[in-house]
Amino acid sequence: MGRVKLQIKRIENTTNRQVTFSKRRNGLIKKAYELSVLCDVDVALIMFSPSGRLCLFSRNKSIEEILERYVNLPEHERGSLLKIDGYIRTYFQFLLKALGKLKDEADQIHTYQAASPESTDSQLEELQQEIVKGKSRIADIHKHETCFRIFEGEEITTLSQAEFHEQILEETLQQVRLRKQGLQEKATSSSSALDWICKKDPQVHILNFLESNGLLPQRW
Amino acid sequence: MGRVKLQIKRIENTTNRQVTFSKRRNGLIKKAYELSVLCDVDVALIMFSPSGRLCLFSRNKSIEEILERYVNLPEHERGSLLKIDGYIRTYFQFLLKALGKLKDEADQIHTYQAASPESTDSQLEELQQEIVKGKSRIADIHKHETCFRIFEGEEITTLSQAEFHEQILEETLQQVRLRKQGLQEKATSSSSALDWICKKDPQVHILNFLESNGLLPQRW
DNA sequence: TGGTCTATCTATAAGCG
DNA sequence: TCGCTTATAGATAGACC
Repeated sequence: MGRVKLQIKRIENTTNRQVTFSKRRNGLIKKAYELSVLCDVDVALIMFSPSGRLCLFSRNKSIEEILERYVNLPEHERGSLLKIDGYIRTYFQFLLKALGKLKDEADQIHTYQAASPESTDSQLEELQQEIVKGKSRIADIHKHETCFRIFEGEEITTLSQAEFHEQILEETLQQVRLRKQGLQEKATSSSSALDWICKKDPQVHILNFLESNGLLPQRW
Repeated sequence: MGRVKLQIKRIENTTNRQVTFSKRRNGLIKKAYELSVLCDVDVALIMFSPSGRLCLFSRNKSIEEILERYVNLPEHERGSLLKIDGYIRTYFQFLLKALGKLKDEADQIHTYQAASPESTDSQLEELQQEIVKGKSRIADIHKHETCFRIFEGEEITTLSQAEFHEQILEETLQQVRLRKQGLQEKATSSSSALDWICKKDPQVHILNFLESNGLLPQRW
């Protein structure tokens, strides 16, 4: 929307990038506002400007309330798969759709003119890279979710699933034992008390904090 | 944009509201995507559809990473446990502070007037319930994080940590084996093909989706 | 629910102050 | 870094399937 059609790729000129950010940020917030009013829904928008400044939007509720609703969803309402489900359904499907459209465009251009349209091709390539990145991120999330599910024994309903979990747990246990052995060998060779304190895991601080506030469930 | 200019106010017709949500949600995600690419910035978008479904957008980083960046802003860059740490430091302390305020208010009212102020009391109660919920959520997040860390053997740096992981893995493995045994016994006694399909884990749908889009990494 | 069509409204790129 | 203007690209309401 403007004098020229512009490629969706990083604007290299810094000033230009900042100006575009300001304009589009306002546009995005306006759209988010309209959506939240028209459809009477919660919308939270978190952005960081090119210079690292935080920009927020939320209506009716505070950002915290909406984040809370988000954070609460996975575990409490519909099971842990909601997160990745929602994620796939929005961003990834959007990407795939955009890719489809671009491919159509490219086809059309290739059909009607012999010259190769570099702009569309490079956009296509970038989008495909984006999708590859998206894939690995989704895989990460999925792995994360799987880790969690494996610890939730009650979710197992099929034999093959139980075997799958058993296998992964055995493999991981093996790895941990190897690591333990390595650490034991190291410990017997040479170590001072000071050494031990320094090497203490940073998470200990958090654990202490959690404990002192009664936040730790029985087992964890 | 459309045949008529429309007032920015809640659309009362339910069907219409849903349709508008679907359209504008896609538009908003597209805009957010363009902004994040053009200006090379982090953007996170969290929405709930009129029917309560979660819709997410983020590019490059996961929603969690961006939320993390948001939650951690006041603080400076620190270690890997930032998420839960930051979470506690902001949201939980916010809740506690609000509770303190409400308690003060309640005290004041109790001092200056004999009649029991139901409103403040009920607010107090709600907040306390909120805190209980917050506690369980924090515990959940922590558990989630711990599950993940346990699978990441390379993070283990102390012997006690290795033993802790080993213990949890052994316990979990034990549980999974018990479950497996139960399922095996059930399978040998009586079961139909229909039964098996019905009892299939709902996550199978997601797994199928992931698989069909080539999203599953080798092992997971 | 989810896609297509099209008239119309809206956002914004580029340019200037 | 802002505001303002204008030509143009893009979004979408309403309709129908």
